[in-house]
This record gives sequence, structure tokens and C-alpha cells, in this order.
Amino acid sequence: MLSERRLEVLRAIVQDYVGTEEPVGSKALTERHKLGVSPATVRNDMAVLEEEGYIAQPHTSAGRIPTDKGYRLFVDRLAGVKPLSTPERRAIHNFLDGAVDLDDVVGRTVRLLAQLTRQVAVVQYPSLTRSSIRHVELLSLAPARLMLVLITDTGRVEQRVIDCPAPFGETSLADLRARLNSRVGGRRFADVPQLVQDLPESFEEAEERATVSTVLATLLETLVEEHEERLMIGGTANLTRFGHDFPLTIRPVLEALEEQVVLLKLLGEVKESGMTVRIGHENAYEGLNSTSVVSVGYGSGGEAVAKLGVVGPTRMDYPGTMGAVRAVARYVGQILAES
Amino acid sequence: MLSERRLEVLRAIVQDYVGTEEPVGSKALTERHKLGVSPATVRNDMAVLEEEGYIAQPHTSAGRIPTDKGYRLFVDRLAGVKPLSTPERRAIHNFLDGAVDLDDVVGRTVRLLAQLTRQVAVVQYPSLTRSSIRHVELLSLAPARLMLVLITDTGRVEQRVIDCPAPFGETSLADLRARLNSRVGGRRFADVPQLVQDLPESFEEAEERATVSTVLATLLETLVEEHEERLMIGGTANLTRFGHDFPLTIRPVLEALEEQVVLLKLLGEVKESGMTVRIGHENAYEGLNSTSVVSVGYGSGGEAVAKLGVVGPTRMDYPGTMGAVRAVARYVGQILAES
DNA sequence: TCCTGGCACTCGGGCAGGGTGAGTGCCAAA
DNA sequence: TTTGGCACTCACCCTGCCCGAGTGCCAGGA
Repeated sequence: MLSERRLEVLRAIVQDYVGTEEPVGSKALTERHKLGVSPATVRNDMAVLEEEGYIAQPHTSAGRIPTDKGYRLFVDRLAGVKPLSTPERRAIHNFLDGAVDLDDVVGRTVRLLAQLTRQVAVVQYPSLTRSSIRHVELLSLAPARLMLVLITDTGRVEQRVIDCPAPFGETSLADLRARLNSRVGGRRFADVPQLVQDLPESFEEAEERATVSTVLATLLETLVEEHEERLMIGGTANLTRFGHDFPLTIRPVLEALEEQVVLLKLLGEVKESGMTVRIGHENAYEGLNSTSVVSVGYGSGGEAVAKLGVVGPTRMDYPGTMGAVRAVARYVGQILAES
Repeated sequence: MLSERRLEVLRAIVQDYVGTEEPVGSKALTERHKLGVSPATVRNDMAVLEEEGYIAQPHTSAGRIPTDKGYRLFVDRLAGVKPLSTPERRAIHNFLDGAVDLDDVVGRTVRLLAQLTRQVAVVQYPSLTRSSIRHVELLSLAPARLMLVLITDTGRVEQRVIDCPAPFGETSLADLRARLNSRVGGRRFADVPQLVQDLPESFEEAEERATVSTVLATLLETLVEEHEERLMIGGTANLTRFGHDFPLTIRPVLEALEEQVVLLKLLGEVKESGMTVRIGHENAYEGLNSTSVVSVGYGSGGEAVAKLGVVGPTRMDYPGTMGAVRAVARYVGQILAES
């Protein structure tokens, strides 16, 4: 167990290192913080902290920098979540209130997060599987060709073209459209499969039944199509603030950011509620081993329909970043609930 | 006027510099190319080329590198468009054929272009203003609240929520929907305003007329909303191949890429038909002064509905890049026409 | 037992100096 | 007009050097 003072030393090291980006030594520490002890004492504490794996020195005769384990302790026990300032809150409201549709909300959120945290922002579109259906629309493109349009309560629109086994009359189409909507309108995606199960049987002609089955199959397929989960990223220019050695650092990060799969998996690991902070090697994906990811779910109601977060260097201002991420997530949730 | 051999020397310089990324000297040139003359002669030619502003030396006693003017001459007179190899063509087909909807087409195109050219790819979504309407759908969300869904022939879907001045019955809604579609279905956006001009008058009740007017206003607004033109970018990780000094180079480029406005303006300057190459300082936007942009329009029919291109260092393989951009644009056009 | 001041040691970073080689410009001869 | 020769110029690299921040250790003091 680390003594109170040693924790205080660790906190001071993290704060200084985040500020200056340079290894911090014992003398500088005692000068900048009122620890009430001499540099020599701090040196001893540092030796212990290093032995325990919380800090390390890049090379002999240099100051110390926190390790991933050190940051972890800092986040878990030494730092709170810094609430945003009033101007910052106001900025969030001003910025998000003007959004006209879902794309716009997500786009603005990304830019806002990137700006507030000065890091790379990632925002997932509200996921289909957790939302409910506002409306299903069927359009006839050609005699045997339909377009299925699915509108969710988060404002997202999905479309699919369906080739039918046989032509489908306008009357039957209107009929199907009406029945579909009365059954699934307002329902959760998860509930849909049972609700439409017996729908084909209620049509008389075999051809119609075949078409209805095709349409339903496409609908269900659209609902479960996890791979279609989209996301938006922004603030990549902030990567250039990473450090001096960054050609090596920035490359894999950019690559990771382009791999939607990686990012989705990354966000997918977020706990349903509450904020998740993944530090350095805690990230499964190798390219992100020198970055930290702060993420949180957001949603229109009480529960999360999607996630958002930021990616930055392990050397980041955790309290501030966490505060910004949480505040933005809350307000985006509100916006979605209103629209 | 430059003699034939001097042009040949310029071409050799450009090719070598693009390949090696290092200033090229007279001796190396004669060794790598069969110019049939001695290094001394090449030196004289180089002196002339430098005087004319086609090449420059980074510092005394270094080799020469092409200037923007040099690249311009190279592109205009010395280089053709290199056709793609058969495997590359096949890759394009394989990669794009699996696309399921418009988002997917654009996404795949971006990744494909980035991969083929090893540079940053930018693809604009088919613009609304140049496409035609496939279908207009009106849904009732609440008694006095409608959702307008607009489907274009390029598969793009736009949605708007409309608050009506008064409740609007289901019958009237079906009526309006039918009339709207019969008038504007299949028509070009540009023609829509006249086609719907007298629509409100054909409704009897004043309240209905008011609502119809509101709906039409929203529809027209959606049609002209240029700022909604979206685009997708990819391959930013390729920026790390830029050069050694690139922290300074990459920053403004990333910033430019995040500014949709800048990019849209960039693509907007592209000539309607034919490929446009903007080299270095020819780009209006300052951050892109050390990059070249190769772009071209693409479309489902004979005419362009949107543009795509790549952004890379001025030191790029112009013939190859132009070939890839052209080939991809053509095939995307085909895909859009089919769907 | 813990803190403190002192001291010798380490090592990265910055600076100066010299050698190397690719590349140039100029000139006289073919 | 082309060519070979020649002197010159720098960027680059390697070396040796000093400096200073920072460390570990130790002995003395609260």
C-alpha cells in the first residue's frame, strides 16, 4: 500500500508531465508543488513508485514519466471528473442546438468534442438494434422491384432495394404497408421478428406470400445488420500535437481510425453505462497502444443507444477530457430525445 | 521554346525525383536514362531549365527538383494517363460490385481510391441539385407533423420533419402524396419548382392549402440546399508517407481535409468534364500549397453528378494517379447507372 | 524510523570541428 | 554544340567535448 504522500507525489508527476510533456525530476517537483518535503525525500518516494511500476525513467539520469499503470491509478483514485466551465457548457448548447437532422447532430458532436478536448473525436451513429421503429415505408420502383425505407426514432433512415419473385400490385402494397406499420410501428427492433412472423400467411395468393416473405426477410436482415453501424471521426489534425517522435506514433493511429471495424470494436467494449477509460496497452488494438480512449454511451432515453469518445495520447488531461466527454454525451442524449 | 532534349531531361528529372524523393543530379540522370549525352551537357540543360523556372535546387551543390511549373509542364505535355493494369481493373470491379447502397458505394470508392493511389481520397456524394427524383414520400408522425422523405435516382435519401400549420388528414395526405409523385417523379430537380407551383390551389380548404404550401416549401428548400453536399475522405494514413519534414506539412492538410467547405470548394472548381490537376500553389487554399489535387467528375448518365479525387504531395506519380482516378470514376458511374 | 543535505556519478543534448562526397559552374578543346 | 577536366561549395555524418539536470547512496539529525 502506498502512503498518502507517495500518492501525492504520483499525482504531482502526472499533472506536471501532462502539462510540460517532459520527464519530471525531484527538484522541479518540490518547487512546483507544496509537498512540504525535500527533493531527497521525493527521490526516495520516486524510487518506490518506480519499483512498484507506477513510473519509469526513459533513460538513466532523466526525470520520471508515469507508466500506464501510473495513469490507471491516477484515474481510478487520484483524479475526479472535472466539470465544465459555464462558457464551455454554453458553447455545447449553442453548437448543438442548431442541428437540423441526425447527420448534422453527429457531425456537430464530433467537431465539438474534438474542439473541446483538442483530441480525436469518435461518435457512433445511434445503433439500429437498440432503437425502435418509427415508420416503415414501401415504394414501388418497378413492377417487381420495391424499395424498403426504415425510419427509426432516432431519425436514422435505412433503405434497401428488394427484387421480388413476382410483380406486386399497388393495392397489395398499400395493404402490406398498412399492416406492417400497425404491427411494428413504435416497437423495439428486438421485438419485430415475433410480430411479423405470421404476416405472410394472411395473404391469399401464393405469389403475394412469396413477395411478403422476401420483404420481411430484408427487413429483418436490415435490423440485425450490425456491420452497418456507422461512425464519424474528427479532429485528426490534433494528432499532430502528439509529440516530437510522432511519425511513428501517428501512423498506426490514423490507420486504426480508418478501420471502422477496429473503432466499433473499441467502442463496443465500453460498459453499458458509465464512462470507460482505456489507457495505453489496455487497448486491445496494437496501433492504439500509446493512446488512451475515453468513451461513454449516450442515448435518448435512460439507456444508451450508441457511444462516443475521444482518442488521445496517454499523456492527456484525464479529468478535463472525461468532463467534456460526459457533458457532450448528456446533451446529445437530450437533443435526440427532443427530436 | 525548349528543345526536345531539354524536355526529355525535365521528364527524366520528374520521374527520378518522384521515384527516389531525392534531388537528382546530372551524373545520376545520365546513368539511369539513355539520354545519349554526357553529364556536362545535362548540366547545361539543367541550367537553362532552372533559369526558366522549371526546376530548382534546394541548396547550392545539391541536385535539382521540379518546381510547380515544372510539374505543370510535365503533366500537360510530357505525361499521358497511364491505363491501369488488368489486375487493377479487376480489383476495382471486385471491390465495387459488392456494394449494397449508396453509402456503401461511396465508402468502398474512397477506400479503393486511397489504396490504388496510396494517397488521400475524397469522394463527393452525388449532388442533389443535379439528380432527379425517384420518389417522394410523406409520412404522418403526429397529427400536425409530417416527415418528408426524398429518394433520388442515385439512391440518396433526404429526410425533413415538417411542422404543419394545421392537422392534415390521412386521405388528404394520400392525395397529396399521389399528386406530388405523379408530377415530380423522374423529373430533374431543376424542373421541380414550376411543376408544383399550382399544387396548393387544387386543394379546397384553406387549411389544407397552407399545409401543402409548407410541404412544398420544405421540398424546394431541400432541393437547393447546397450546403448539405456531403463527402467522404479516406486514406489519411497515407499522409505519413509524405516526407521527413512532415509535421509541418501534414498539419494544414489534415485541417483542410476536416473542413468540408474547403474540400467542396476544391472539388467545385473542377471542370465539368475531363480531369483536373491542381499542382501546389495552384490550389487556392493555403494549407494545400504543397499538395496536388487530381479530380474528375463522375455520374450515372453522360453528365457528372458529383466529383471525386485524390490529394497527394506535388511529388506524385501523375500518370498513374490520373489513370486510377479516371478508371474508378468511370466504374462508379456505371454502378450508379445500374442501381 | 523517517527525513535531509551532501556528494559522486551518469548520460542525453547541444556545439564545434574535420572529413567525405555528390553536385555544380566554368573553361578550353574537340 | 558537346565534352572532359577541374576547382569549389555545401549538406551530412562522425567525433569529441562540455554542461547540467537528475539520480542513488550515505551519513547525520529529528
